[in-house]
Amino acid sequence: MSSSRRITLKELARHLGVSTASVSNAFNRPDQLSHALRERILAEARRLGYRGPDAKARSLRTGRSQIVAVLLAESLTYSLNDAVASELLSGIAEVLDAHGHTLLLLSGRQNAAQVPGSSSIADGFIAYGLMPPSLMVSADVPAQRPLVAVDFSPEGYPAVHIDNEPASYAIADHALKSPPLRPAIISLRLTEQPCNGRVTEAHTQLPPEQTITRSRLIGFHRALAEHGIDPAGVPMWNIEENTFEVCAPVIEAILDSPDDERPDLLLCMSDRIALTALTLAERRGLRIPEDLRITGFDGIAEGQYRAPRLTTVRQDSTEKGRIAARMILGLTPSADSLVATELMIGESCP
Amino acid sequence: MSSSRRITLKELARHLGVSTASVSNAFNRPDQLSHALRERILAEARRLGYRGPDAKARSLRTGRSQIVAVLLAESLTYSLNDAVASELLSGIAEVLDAHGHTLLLLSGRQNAAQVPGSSSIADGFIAYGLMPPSLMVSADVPAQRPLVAVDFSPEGYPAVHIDNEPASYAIADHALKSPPLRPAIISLRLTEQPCNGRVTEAHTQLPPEQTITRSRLIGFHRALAEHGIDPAGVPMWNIEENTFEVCAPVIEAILDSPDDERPDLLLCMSDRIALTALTLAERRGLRIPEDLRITGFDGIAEGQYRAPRLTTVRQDSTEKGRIAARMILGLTPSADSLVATELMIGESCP
DNA sequence: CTGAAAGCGCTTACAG
DNA sequence: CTGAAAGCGCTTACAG
Repeated sequence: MSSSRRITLKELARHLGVSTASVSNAFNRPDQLSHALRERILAEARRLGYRGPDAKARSLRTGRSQIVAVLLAESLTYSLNDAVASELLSGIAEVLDAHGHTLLLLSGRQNAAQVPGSSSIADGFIAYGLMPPSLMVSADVPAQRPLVAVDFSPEGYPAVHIDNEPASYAIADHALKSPPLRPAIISLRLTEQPCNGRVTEAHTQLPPEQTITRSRLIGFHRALAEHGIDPAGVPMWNIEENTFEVCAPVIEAILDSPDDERPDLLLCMSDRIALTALTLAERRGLRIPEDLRITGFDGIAEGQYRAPRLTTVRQDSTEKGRIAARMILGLTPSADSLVATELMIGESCP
Repeated sequence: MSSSRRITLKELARHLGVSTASVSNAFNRPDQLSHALRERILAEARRLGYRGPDAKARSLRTGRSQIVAVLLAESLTYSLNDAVASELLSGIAEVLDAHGHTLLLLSGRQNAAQVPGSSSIADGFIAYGLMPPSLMVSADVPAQRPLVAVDFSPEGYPAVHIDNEPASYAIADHALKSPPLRPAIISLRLTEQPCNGRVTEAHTQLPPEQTITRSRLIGFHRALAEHGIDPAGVPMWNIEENTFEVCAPVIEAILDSPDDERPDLLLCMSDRIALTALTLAERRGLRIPEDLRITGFDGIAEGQYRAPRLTTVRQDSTEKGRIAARMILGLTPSADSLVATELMIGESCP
């Protein structure tokens, strides 16, 4: 009735002359009270504009919020605009939604403005991307809460992965069946020091435990060696952020090489990198695949809904998200999980 | 110390022989206690593994959760994979993150499994897309909570919009400067009855209050009329979901027309539709723009990072998100807001 | 089937 | 600068 404040369960109970327990049960456990009483309560609630028990109070009382937090290593802005992260989130959301849970988005690099984390509200956590180990232990993830990692393996937690090394081997092996004159690799955040450009001996590469792209490199190198090409002689460029804006200048520089020095095969560690190369090569009038063959990694829609289609490794990020979400909800036993990938051959590298 | 349960503020206070108020202040209001006591409290907290006040309890006590919910008309799966919705979310996230708030994702079509909404946990709501009015009033949005709408205008709430009609007029006007032989329109969810295909007189079109695409159609028609083309004679196809999968068959059917019946100008109501047309036309060997000119609407990155670039209207969805978020946080007075658009001329319709 | 009572873990005037 | 106490709005054994 009061238009200024929300009515509470207690007030509603008083109005009706019943106990708060009955009102609570009317909303939460229909079997705990007579049908008639329940109808009376619900009708009065409607009349007074009571929308049901307050979620804040309930979550305190029960200890459960029906909220699962996704902790993203990258900024929310990047993650939401990245096709792979979006797919993952969509797989997570699909499962949560079907089970009455909702999704809270948290940035790993928590802003300083953040008051003592609202993250302790979540029932469980899904962490995505490579997290600095320090963050994992920090205030972001309360102890005693379930956590599932995706694409990295923090000590003591279950992780969802793909087979990066064999998948990379497979696509490189495919590409190398037509021997290239000048193969090259474009890697993603592989060096200890940030590097947008050519990787030299001065750079230290991150170990496989710290980045999935190192495993991809190992797969590429294995295929190269098997095809009689010395991996040490294959030039590599690195990119720090998987966006067109960051990729473009590095790739322009590569394509600027004279015709007899320009790579004729680019093994890229992501579709974003490969698609940027494709676009920029097309703008220069290079013929794909005659002048330049390009492979990606991820299998995002954008690479398939175009001509020429991208040759790539499809990873089912949506499924990774579903698996992680099922573990967090306890629908599946929590254990390390490996999701299969699939080689997809498009016209960019037939 | 106990490894089985999280320690509470009260227990920590007892350990230290201080009041709970001092512990609370140590975390929340450093100026309310001496530096020495604060340090002692924080040190002991660290030692005992206390990560700071529990968010559930704090939100109940203070009435604020630092959580803002985004209520999406479409499914979470669709929204997360749609470039326009993702941009909006990213603008929202950017502002929330900078102000210590987090983002809760809610699907408008709340799943039936949902226990009495966890939505009442949010401090405020941003609703995106066209919501059935019934949903707006329903349990999803508790009364007395701030709400900002984006791309639709529920009675009594501030809304963030773009100038759909003039923007559509502008792009059609540009396209019509080279007179087409057979212009056509592909609209997005414009009919009362779901329709993936040709729109006929049997279909009822939604009114402009109920869909932004009706305003886009009005803009197209105004331009057509001004260029001496009777809008009634321009064929229109409609698409229900803005995805490649749903667009493709409709567009295939259009492109299947004999050469002298196939449209030579497609005015599309979204970039997704236009890009699907572009891809499918290219696959058939049609020359763009010589055989077919195509325009989009939205200005998503995918349309610009390709060759030919898409001629389109750029709407700054990120900025729409930022504005809505600022209103919800009270950083900006809540009032209707109109975000400017920009005509972008690419090679798909020079 | 129904109700009285305790307590989830905090924050915040308020008094000292 | 510090502490005792009330209460945010619920749910849940438990007793009747």
